Amino acid sequence: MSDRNGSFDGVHRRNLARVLGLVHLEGPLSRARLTALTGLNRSTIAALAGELVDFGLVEERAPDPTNRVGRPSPVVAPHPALVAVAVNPEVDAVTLAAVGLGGRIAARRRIDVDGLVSPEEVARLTADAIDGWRSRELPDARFAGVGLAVPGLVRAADGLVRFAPHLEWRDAPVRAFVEEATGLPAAVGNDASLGAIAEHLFGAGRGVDDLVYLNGGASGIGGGLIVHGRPVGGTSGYAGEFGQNRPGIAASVDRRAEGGVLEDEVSRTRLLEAVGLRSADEPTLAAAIRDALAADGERGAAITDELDRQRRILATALANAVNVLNPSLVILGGFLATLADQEPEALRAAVAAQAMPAAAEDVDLVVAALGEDRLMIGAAEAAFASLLADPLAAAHPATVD
Amino acid sequence: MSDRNGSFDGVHRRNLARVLGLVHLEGPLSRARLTALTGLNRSTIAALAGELVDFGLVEERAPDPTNRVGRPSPVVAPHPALVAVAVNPEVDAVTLAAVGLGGRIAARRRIDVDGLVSPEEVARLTADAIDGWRSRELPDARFAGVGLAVPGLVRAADGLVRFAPHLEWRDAPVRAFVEEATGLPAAVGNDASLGAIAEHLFGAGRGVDDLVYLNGGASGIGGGLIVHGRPVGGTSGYAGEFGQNRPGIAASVDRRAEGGVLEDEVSRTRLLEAVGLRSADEPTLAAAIRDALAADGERGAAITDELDRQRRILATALANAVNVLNPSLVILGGFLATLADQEPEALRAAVAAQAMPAAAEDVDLVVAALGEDRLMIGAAEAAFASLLADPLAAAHPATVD
DNA sequence: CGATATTTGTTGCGCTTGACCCCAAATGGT
DNA sequence: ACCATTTGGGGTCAAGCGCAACAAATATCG
Repeated sequence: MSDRNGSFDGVHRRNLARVLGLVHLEGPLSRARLTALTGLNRSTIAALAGELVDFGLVEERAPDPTNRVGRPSPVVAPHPALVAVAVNPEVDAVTLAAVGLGGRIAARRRIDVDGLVSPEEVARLTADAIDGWRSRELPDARFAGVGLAVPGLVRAADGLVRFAPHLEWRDAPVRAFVEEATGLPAAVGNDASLGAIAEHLFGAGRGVDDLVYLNGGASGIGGGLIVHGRPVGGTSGYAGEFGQNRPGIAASVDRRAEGGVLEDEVSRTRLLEAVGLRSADEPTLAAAIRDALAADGERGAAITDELDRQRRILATALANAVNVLNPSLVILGGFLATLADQEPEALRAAVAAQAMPAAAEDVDLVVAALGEDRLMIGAAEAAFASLLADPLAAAHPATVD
Repeated sequence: MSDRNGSFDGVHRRNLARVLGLVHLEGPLSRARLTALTGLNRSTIAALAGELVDFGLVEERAPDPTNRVGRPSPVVAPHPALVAVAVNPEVDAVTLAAVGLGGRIAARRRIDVDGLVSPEEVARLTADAIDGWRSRELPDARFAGVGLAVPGLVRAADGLVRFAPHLEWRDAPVRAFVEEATGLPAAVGNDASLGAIAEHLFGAGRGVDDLVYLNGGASGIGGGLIVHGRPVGGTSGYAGEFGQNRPGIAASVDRRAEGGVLEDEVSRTRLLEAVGLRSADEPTLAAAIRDALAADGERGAAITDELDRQRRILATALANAVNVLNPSLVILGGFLATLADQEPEALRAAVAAQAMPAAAEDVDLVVAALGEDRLMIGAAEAAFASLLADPLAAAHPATVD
């Protein structure tokens, strides 16, 4: 009844996905607004919403009090019990969250680890977290799937982690481990790529169809692209590795690492060194930079020089990306946001000076908006992806009759 | 009757477009093959094909003699009378062609010009060419539209040529001029972007969904991207300007232009200088390079050095693109193909050495396949685009009843 | 406080489209 | 010459969405 290869039933599937997607991206919407946004008929929206309610994917609430004439329209909202599990294994901790549709964080836990976690441990920790949530914080939750944001190269075809240098994972079938341990479908993605998706859907890049996202982390510089409103994976899913690029360095005195790549030159470690810290989280580093800049004399000059140097090189890398992709937005996260925030206009001007004028006119440069939730939301998005693409297939995996 | 916003009629439109697109891309196909390729029902294919015949977009021929049992299936082929006009204004000449569906060149003419052509002259030459074809070579032709491949920045929104440095056009409304002069709908695109589309659909990139195309011309280095099987324009359509990038130059002795961009370093002019020519077409340059390499002594060493130098810099630029986009194919055209053909393995190795290993594994590096027809086919594709996207709307622009 | 206007949910009907079924046509093999 | 196989053609069927009429709920006006 539900699986028909014909393109007819495809209309229905697409419309279901469209309604669910709108509720997911825009938040709770009245049926009236859904008719306006989709262009579908009122009766069609009613039928689609009813179907999604039957599947347990959304719920219909009493109308919001609107101070306008006319019959109020029921509000279609993501079902609060439906969540995805987001997992981000890092060198010092594994962060997990239960994320509802619309990017709502329902629960979160951070598990500090001694030494490096293995893929098997991540699977176990994920299963434990789900058990904990099931029995305590979220007794009614229905878990749609697991999404993992991994700091490394992830092969899109099968979710294999080809290489995660800091975790020291190599060809790790973490997806299979997690699916085995939890009994849920799992999706694996590169952390920066998933961050780009999160910023695109819920952050600084909302509604922008062509953007470049660059994130500066302790491990280096990763990124993600959105083209035609869709995340770019490339053939195998490795796209977005800006950190491994070799941008032009106009003044050779700016070069620190001979034969090095972007993330050797524009690096968090070098910023930490310049302010005399050994390690710090992002707010601490930003504060330390502010303090150092305020200090007169040699200390202030040293950090100013280093910030300027890194900005010059980053600007060339960004200009290259702007020339090739002509995006309307560049989003900077992590320490790159700190770098940009110190002298936003200087960075914009440096990019504009090195990019084609026409492309430079189009592009805006902003810092990321989502903060620490970014990876959780991005990972959840990966977990929800199949459901959002085809709610009917996901709700009725194989209806016999 | 024909315009209904409902998603129902959308199925029909999509199916029509799918069938026409298949015949366009794959060449003449039997109805039986169309059913297999689309997954649609035989009766549906029959109806769709009949409709396209009625619109004059395709024709049905007697079945090809197939040495197989069973009733033979009529062949659906692009209608031979349906052509688009491709126009490529350049500094020395304006090249025009009448191109049928499937990339067939029905007629071609090259008009040498003294001095630079203006947009108005291009419009007039186009109208003249159409008149000539109508009255002589192609009396039965139906012209679907005009596509212009312009060596410059073209704003996608309205086809305005923002800046074409070698033609000395600035904010030239050439699309409007051509539409006025010919009475046909016109589309304008950047030459390299259209070349990328042509290579993707009919050349070295057939069936490849993620590719990077770089073309080396007299005016510099342009390019185009295909992502998710679709050409990437960016916000305004300026995407693909690799020539304006600043790639890393590992050895500072390799730098020729201080503060220069890729096309200042990797340049046709420098190759011509190295072989002692003032100007030459591509085969002549390639032959001159071969001769020079064969020569012993200083002359051979000089050209070897210059080729190696340009290849080193090009390799860095390609590696940057490979890191960011993880394409499965890089296509080189123009003098970049000549550069690659001299030492293909050296270039591949240099790219692989500078790109991420995982992304380098995925990518293949080839030279363009279409030669001088590339821009004509790409421009025709732009002219056919609206027809291919929605044959129904294009065939019945505004059916009153 | 009641009547009216406005907006929207609900229900039944009709249109369009593509799938399915059965028969006819064309071809190769026996 | 006959049969198996493949495919086109026409009629019928089911499904999905739009449309129109009616009902319900709310704000505004008198």
